[in-house]
Amino acid sequence: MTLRTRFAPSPTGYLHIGGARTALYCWLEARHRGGQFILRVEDTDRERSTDAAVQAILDCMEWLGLSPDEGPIFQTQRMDRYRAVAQQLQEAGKAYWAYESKDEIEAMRAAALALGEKPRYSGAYRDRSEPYRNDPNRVLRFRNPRDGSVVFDDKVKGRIEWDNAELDDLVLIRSDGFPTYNFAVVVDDIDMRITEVIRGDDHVNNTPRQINIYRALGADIPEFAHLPMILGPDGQKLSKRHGAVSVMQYREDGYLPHALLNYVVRLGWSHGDQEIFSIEEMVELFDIADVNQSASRFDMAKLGWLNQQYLKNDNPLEIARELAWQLNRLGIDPSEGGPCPVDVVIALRERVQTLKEMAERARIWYTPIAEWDDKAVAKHLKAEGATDVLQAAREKFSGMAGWSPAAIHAAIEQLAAERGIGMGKIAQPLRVALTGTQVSPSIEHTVYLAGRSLALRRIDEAIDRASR
RNA sequence: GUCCCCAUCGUCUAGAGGCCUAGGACACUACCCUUUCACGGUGGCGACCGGGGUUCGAAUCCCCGUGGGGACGCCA
Repeated sequence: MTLRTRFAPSPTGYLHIGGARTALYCWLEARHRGGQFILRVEDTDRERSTDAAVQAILDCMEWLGLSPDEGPIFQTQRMDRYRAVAQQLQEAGKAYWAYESKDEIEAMRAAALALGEKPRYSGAYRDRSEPYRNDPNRVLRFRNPRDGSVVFDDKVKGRIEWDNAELDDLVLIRSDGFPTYNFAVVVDDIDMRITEVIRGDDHVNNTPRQINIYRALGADIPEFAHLPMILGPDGQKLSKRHGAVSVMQYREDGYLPHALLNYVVRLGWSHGDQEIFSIEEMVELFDIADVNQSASRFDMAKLGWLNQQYLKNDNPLEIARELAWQLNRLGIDPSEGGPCPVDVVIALRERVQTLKEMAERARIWYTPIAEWDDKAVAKHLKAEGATDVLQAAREKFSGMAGWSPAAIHAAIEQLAAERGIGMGKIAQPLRVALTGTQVSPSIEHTVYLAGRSLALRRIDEAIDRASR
């Protein structure tokens, strides 16, 4: 039997970081064992599901490179199937119709809580065997076993045992005719021949209920692997107040998909001391059985470090494409002039952690200097002999044969030698002249990226500014 | 409240009874490199939640406590 995993998000919001890790683990487990990965959209909650959310999830999956072998399959297109299975269960006496109103159920919950008990459905209709009535309150409930217990060996949590006495008769079909999550999941996982259910550990207590439904249906029970939660930096559930939670937000903030995947794969899983994993290595080394049992916290600083590792080591041509996307967001079109994005990547990749920062710092080569750092001007432009040096550098640059970082570096070195001064005495005034600040890439790249004519013009302007 | 799960540096983690004076990474920090900012290099700081067992020996196994998380819907 081939291994089949599935990722089953509900389109009630964006794909968040925890969902991305679940999807990755499902994908890796399938890849690692030569199985299949299925994407299923759990959209039975018509109130909250939206088409925009479906699209957002699909976009995220694609951006992350987690393409499914099958799907997306939509639950709302399988309604007939759920109703048929429900009927089968009802006819076999494994489910029954109940007619309490929502208010009555709510009152039962409140009463149980007041007594300090776990709120559970009373089972009032369980043994009445009343004929079906077309009552607007009617729901189909599962006849959960009352004795014994459910035991399963979770691939990450180990053996979990659940007393049936803790469970009640859950709703299978709601009064609006739609299946509930616990029911639809089981029917789908059976029909889609899922062999390994990998999901967040907020689902562990649904598992015994679901296993009982599998049994009632006489179906094979898949293996389960419940992943520990990813919490915010403060140890609380990840939420909007922790900043970026949507996967797409990370793209906008300038992170590479591979970096995000690498960060998230290490949250709850490791392979010795290794920190950096290519996708191929992840596939080769990942094993769901090696996943941790405890929750972890999200740490932006480490994500930033990882992102820079990929910025530094991945092919600059590929990174340049993402940079162009970021530049566009700033209203800059690199095809209309200014330096080639690949050159920008090479000059800046060791100095920033995100593509967003890179684009912001690259601005100075595409648009006029918007702001001058007064301290920098005072310290380097108005310094003794600075304009003189700038003038000399200008002459070197305008007289040079080629225009490359190496040639520019050689010219500056030569100037330093001629004047018997340190590189800093030339580099700093130049840096301020070209960027308006004293922070930029190496001086030869800073000059090179400007291009000859812009470099000469800015030196002229700076000399003018220094005398003011 | 009831049930379930979890517990190693601030954070992510290594650790399957002796290899542990507890290893790595991020962060922090000192120095080196250096034309700025960075990158990089070499060091430093820093943890087995508490208490009982079991054992010649426990971070590792068991129990209790404490702390944290999750679930208890006609949401998923």
